[in-house]
Formats: sequence, structure tokens, C-alpha cells
Amino acid sequence: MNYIKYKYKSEGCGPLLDWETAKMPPLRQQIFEHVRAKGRCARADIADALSISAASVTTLTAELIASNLLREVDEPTRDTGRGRPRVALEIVPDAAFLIGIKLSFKKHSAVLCDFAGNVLTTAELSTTNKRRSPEALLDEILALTHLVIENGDMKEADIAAVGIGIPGLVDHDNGKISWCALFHETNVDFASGFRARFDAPLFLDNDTNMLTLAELWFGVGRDKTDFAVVTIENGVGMGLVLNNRLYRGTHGVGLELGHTKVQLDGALCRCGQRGCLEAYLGDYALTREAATALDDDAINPTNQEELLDLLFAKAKEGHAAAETIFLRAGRFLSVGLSNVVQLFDPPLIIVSGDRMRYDYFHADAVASETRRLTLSSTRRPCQIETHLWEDTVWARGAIVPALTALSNEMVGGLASART
Amino acid sequence: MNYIKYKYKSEGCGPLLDWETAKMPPLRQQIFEHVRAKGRCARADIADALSISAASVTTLTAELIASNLLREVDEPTRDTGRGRPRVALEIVPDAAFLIGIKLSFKKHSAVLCDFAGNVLTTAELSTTNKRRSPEALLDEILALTHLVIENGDMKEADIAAVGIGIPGLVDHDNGKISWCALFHETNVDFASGFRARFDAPLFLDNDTNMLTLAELWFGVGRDKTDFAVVTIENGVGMGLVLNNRLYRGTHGVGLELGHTKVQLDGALCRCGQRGCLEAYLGDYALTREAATALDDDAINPTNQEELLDLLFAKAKEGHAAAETIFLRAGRFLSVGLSNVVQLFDPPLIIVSGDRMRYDYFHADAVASETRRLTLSSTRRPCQIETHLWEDTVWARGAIVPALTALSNEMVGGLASART
DNA sequence: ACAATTAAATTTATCTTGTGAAATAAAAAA
DNA sequence: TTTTTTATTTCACAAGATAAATTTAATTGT
Repeated sequence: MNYIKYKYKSEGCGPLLDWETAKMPPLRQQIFEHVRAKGRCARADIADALSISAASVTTLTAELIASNLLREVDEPTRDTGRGRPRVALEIVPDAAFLIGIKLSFKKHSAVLCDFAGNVLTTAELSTTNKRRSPEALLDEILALTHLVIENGDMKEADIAAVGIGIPGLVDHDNGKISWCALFHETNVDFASGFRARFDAPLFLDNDTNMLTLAELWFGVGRDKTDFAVVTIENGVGMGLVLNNRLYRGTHGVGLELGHTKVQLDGALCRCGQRGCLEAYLGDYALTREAATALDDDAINPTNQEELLDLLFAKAKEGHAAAETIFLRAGRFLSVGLSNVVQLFDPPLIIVSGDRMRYDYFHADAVASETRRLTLSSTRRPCQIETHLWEDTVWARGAIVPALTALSNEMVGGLASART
Repeated sequence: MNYIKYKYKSEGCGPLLDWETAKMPPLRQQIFEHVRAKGRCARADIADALSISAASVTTLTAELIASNLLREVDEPTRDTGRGRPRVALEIVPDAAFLIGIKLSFKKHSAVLCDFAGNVLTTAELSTTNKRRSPEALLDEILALTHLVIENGDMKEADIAAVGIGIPGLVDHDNGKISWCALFHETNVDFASGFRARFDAPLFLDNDTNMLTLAELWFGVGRDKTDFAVVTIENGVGMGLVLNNRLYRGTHGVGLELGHTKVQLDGALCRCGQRGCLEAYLGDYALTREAATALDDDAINPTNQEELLDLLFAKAKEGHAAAETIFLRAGRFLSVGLSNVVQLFDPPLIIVSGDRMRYDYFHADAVASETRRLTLSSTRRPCQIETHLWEDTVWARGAIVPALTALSNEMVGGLASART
């Protein structure tokens, strides 16, 4: 501690706060990640790709092999050629196992993955769409977890980490759920609750972020450093990758595309405000016009989702009023997407989520309207793709933060005892 | 070159592209930047702040002092206290000189700065708001440059680098201007033109980005790692700082807040589309309603800007129709700002630009409407500040990329010869 | 079968960057 | 003065990475 006050003149200039010390990871970690990215890769390739000396690669891969994180592959890497052949390295898949889970309203889905990111098996659990207590949800998660462990012929103790994607506002850093449509309570300390019942670290995040990571790690995002993912499920969500990393916003509660305003004093949103994108795209936005559009007796209000499907069926049959509901929603989707393009300028937007099964949303009309709205002489058009994933793809994305943390620990934690 | 094709099974997972190698700069550079940020700073402070050993600080500052980039300050750093007093270090101000320029429609402004970022002198040059050829604009820039050099009692050869902020779409990396309201031509290779007539590297960027850098380096942004700057001048621009760095979007042409859509099929924008924010906030958006609002004979169409000022005066006098024009524009500004908050979640938005002198835009109403539009149980409200800067502040921001590049070169280029 | 050739991987001496601990320097306090 | 306190410097050395020489493992040619 400095008790003496020192005085300096002159104010200086430039940023005062340390920027996030995104220091280049040590070479050992870079090598590990490169092998994981490539699947298989020889030492000579690594030296080449990372521009480091072969000597370093030898030393560091030897350490990784000794720690049973990498291993040599016993297959020839070429059919013919002169000189000593390269020997490929790969991740030891059973160095660790992880579980990824996507929670939602009709069913929960889980995947069991190995250390190389391969899916070993999956499991599902149908569930109610009623709100429940956090404890009841934990019961479901534990049941699903044990189901997938059983499917994979493993024991609970084999699981090194668990990742869960949840539809709601998640404070990613401390595992608290600020708000979630699955239960009434707000600010639930879910991570603690989980820890009490399962002996593995939990990584909790918003489900859209998990899908975004799935695209970055396993999907078309792998060869993009920047892209956006927009999901339309119960609400409208967005995930953003900037410079190969998930961008979470300053407060870490995620990006609220669904509540950007697309109309001054527009339609009423469930957040209480008017003109939100979600107020034109969300389930409730479509169903609340359904009563007007459809014959009253056709309405069977057991279930909002059924009503939506009915509305869609009618629209496809050519029911004009029903069709305008979807067409208008599609136009607003274009507006929302165009605003993302104007503000972030990503080369690719992936649109996904359960409601994308209503093909009005991924019709050519939406993409071309978006392109029209962002047209300019200087801007290259943004590519827009629709992905209709199964829930297990989301669940696989949920392992990414867990896998990253786990491998950083295992690779970085190697005692630097090179004797 | 590898002519042999190697074959590997297994796809791997994780990002394939190298993330921008944001490697932690070498300590020498960190020390230099810390001293510049602090203005003055003793060796012991540096060791403390950067968590490095005193031994390293001694070695590296000695190198920097030997290269005449840093120097010891000859003043006592404290009035009383036990032990050997710390001796402060500071940047050698005249290690280099730079010029920053803001171009605009009524006048161009320039500042002459030293290596520590201090403004030594300024200069201005009134200009026409007519479009001209790039060569004519270069003439003006050269004239202004020589004016400020003369004011500062220097020679052209003393100038190490020049930064220019320009209202338009700038391809920052190669110094080309895709589009600029100052001339008709598109895709002008301005950097080459400049290089032919002035012997110093040119750093060209969009003017809003320059103002954003001014806030980051000299303004309230200094102690924020993330914030947004919105400018309302001829058009509506936005600059964004993420993690202490200016974010330029994937294609590097900047962020088009002015052309985000705030109304489906809304007012006509000069970009040819409807519902752009700029179509409610831009000069032409306000003046095109002026004819309707004001008595015809009061209109004196010599100049769009005069008309705008007249409209504002009338509104302040209580002219109801004139007032609604500003009030509506203010509401749309709130919508635009709220969308920025929803998508980026910055802790601070700075609103600036010449048109902010119409106080309807920074009235409490705009800030509180923005807060209302982004209200949510989980989101902390975003701070909104209005800054009415002189053009020289923008010009000072224009030196930042030049100063960064220059000091990186001078500091990083020190031969690592420790004898 | 056996050199010659080619290319991958390893070893070794060395270089760079940064550190801990002891030594030295400069001031205030006793 | 001498002691105490704190800042800075010196110096031997550790960690991480590399260049260059060496070893290993294959193909090619005789």
C-alpha cells in the first residue's frame, strides 16, 4: 500500500483502463487447440500453421502426449511420397466427457460428448410447458442427465463438466438466472442448486448464445470470425460472434434484438412497451390476431402452439387473413435483420429456432427484403442462411464453454516441469 | 511448399480461422503506453500498475530514455515522505509532431499535436459547401496544413504523420474514400493523392470514428472500455468502442445507425429507402417539412442550414408546427438510441455533432424516452451524455490512429540489443 | 540388398525476455 | 552523524522459444 500521495502534473492521453488482457495463449494451448480444430494434424503441420519452430512443437506435443491429452495416430498419413512420413496427432477422446443440455418448453435435450467434441449419445425428456419451481426443473435436469449417462454406458463420476442453455436472461459469470419463462422466480442461483446435486462444474448460458457457439464450433461459423445468429422461438434472440468470440454486451445479459423498436408507438409487446420486434414476431403476436383472422369456431384454445400451427396450416391453404399475419411478421423480420446488418455489418446472419418451420419466415421474400433494406453502393450484401436444427445441435453448443474451460485447465495446468 | 497432399480423417471442432492475434504487446510498449496514459509516472508506479518487476522497468525505461522517447522529470514528486523519492518519467513531447484534420462543409479545422498528444496550435479554413473535385479538396487540405504548420512555427519536414477525418464512407485500411458528400466522385484513392503532395503518412477515417477516438483518448471515454458515440451532423453516424478498441464492422466501412429502420415503409431517405432514422433526423428531413410549417414568405431558400436555423428559432418562439418537427425528430432519436442500447448494451452513449445545438435533441425528453424504451427488470439504464464539441476536438481525435502507428513503430522498433 | 535422397522429428546450444534477491542510492528521522 | 525507509539498479538465473545439427524413417535407384 502506498500511503504517500504522489503528485504528477500533466494528464496524459489514451485509454486509462486495461483492455481485456487477451494475451496470446501459451504455445502449448495453441497447439492443443489447433489439433482440436483440425481433428488430426501432424507436428510438421502445426509448426507450419502456427509459424513456430519444429523444436517447440516436439517439446510441447511430448508434454501433451505424456499428460494423455494428445496421442499419435497409428495410420499412414499419405499413400506415397518421399522422405519420412508425417505422423498425425489427435485429441485423446476419452480424456474427459461432458454433457450439454438445451432446456425448452416441450422437451429437454441432452448430448454426451467426448473431449474431442464428438457426440457419443443423446437423450430427450418431454416436459410440461407450465411454469414450475427451480427445484422441479432441477429434478428434470438430473433425470435427463442420468438418462444420457446411461445411454452412453457411463457413470456420473465420468462427467467432467455440464453446460446448460436456457431460454431466458442468464448472468453467465455467476450462474444466476435473472429471468426465465420456465419458472416464476427471478434471480435464481441455479449453479449452486445444481452443484448441490451433481458433482461437476456447471456452465450456464442463454440458449441463443449456446446455438451461436454451436455454429462457431461445429457449423458454418467455423470459418467465419464474425457472424450473427438470430433465433425465433418463444421470443426473438440474438447471438453475436466478433473476432471468433461470443460477444455478450457490457453487462453480460445478452443482446435483445427482440426488443429493438421497429415502429414508433407500434404493437404492444409482452415487455409492456410498444413497437418491439418481438411484438410482431413472437408467438403471442401471431396468435392474438388469429382469433380475428380465423372463424371463431375453428379456434380451440387448448394450447398456444396448436393455435399457431392451425394458423399456419390455414395460411398455407390460402386463407388470406391468416396469410397476411405471417407475411407481415416476415416483413418485420426483414426490418430486424436489416438493422443488425446496418449496425454490425456481419458477413453472415444465421436465422434459426423452432418457429422458422413456418416457411414464411425463410421465404425468399424475407431475404430479398432484407437485402433491399440494406442496399447501398458501398456495402456488400450480407449472406442470410436459415438453419432448422434439432435441439441436440443446441445442446451440443452448450458443451462449448465447458469444454473450453476444461481444456484450458487441463492443458494450461500442466506443471511446467520440463526437467 | 507442400506438394504432397496429406490426408487426415476426423473433422475436428472449434473455430478454424486464427483470431486476430491480439497478443499482449511487449513490455516496452506497455510501459510507454502507461506513461502516456498517466502523463507522468514514476518507475515504481509502472512496476506496480503493470505487475511487473522493478528490474524490468529499469531495463526497459533505460532503453526508452536512451532512444529519446521518455525522459526523467526534474521536479520533486512529493512534498514530504520517508525514503528515496520516486522520480517521474514522461513522454518526450517533441519526439514527433502530428497534424489532425476534420473536414466538413462550412470550414475545415486542423490541430498540431506533439508526441504526448498535447495540442500545440490550431487553424481553420472556411470553405464552400459545394461539391468539388478531389484535387480541389487536396488543395484546401494542403493550404490548411501549411497554415497550422506556420502557426506552430514549424517546417513541413517536422510533421511525422497526418490524420484526416472525413464525412463519408472511408475504407480505412487502404485510404480510399468510397463515398463522400464533399465531391461527386466515388472510390477516390485519397491517400495516394495526398502522398504525392505531402511527405508524411496519411491516416484517413470516417469523422465519427475520429470523434469516437477523441472521446476514448482525451474525453470521458478514457475510463470506459465500451461506449458508443452518435453524431448528428449532415447525416447520422455512429462510432463504437468495444474493449478499448474502435469497432469498424466486418467490412470496415463503419456503422450505419442513420440507415437503421425505425418505421416500416416510413419517411423517404436520401438513400432511396423508407423509414431510415436519418429520414427523420437529417437536415433534409427537417427542412422538407419547414415549407409546410412556416409561412411561405418567411422562407428564404439561399441555404438549407439557414432555413434550419430559422425553423429552430420559430420553434423556440413557440411556433407550434415548427416545434412538432423537432419534437418528432427527438422521439425518433430516442428510438435510434434505444436500439443501440438493446443491441450493444453499452454503459454510455455520447451524442454529439453540430445539429445537437438544437436543444430539442438533448432535452431531458430524449434521454428519458430512451430510458423508457429500454426499460427492463434486468438491464441497468444506459448513461446518455451530450457533448457540443468544437471541430478542433474532432481534429484532435484524427491524430489518434497516426499517433498509435507512429509510437508503435518508434517503440517497437528499438533494436533489442541489450549488449 | 544397399547406398543415396528426401523429409520429419529430435537434440543441443543459444537467445530473448523477464524475474528474485542482493546491492546501491537518496531522502527523512532519530 | 547514524538509522530507517523507500526507489532504483545490478546480477545471476529461469522460462520459453529458436536455429542448426543430428537422428530417424521412409522412397528411389542401382
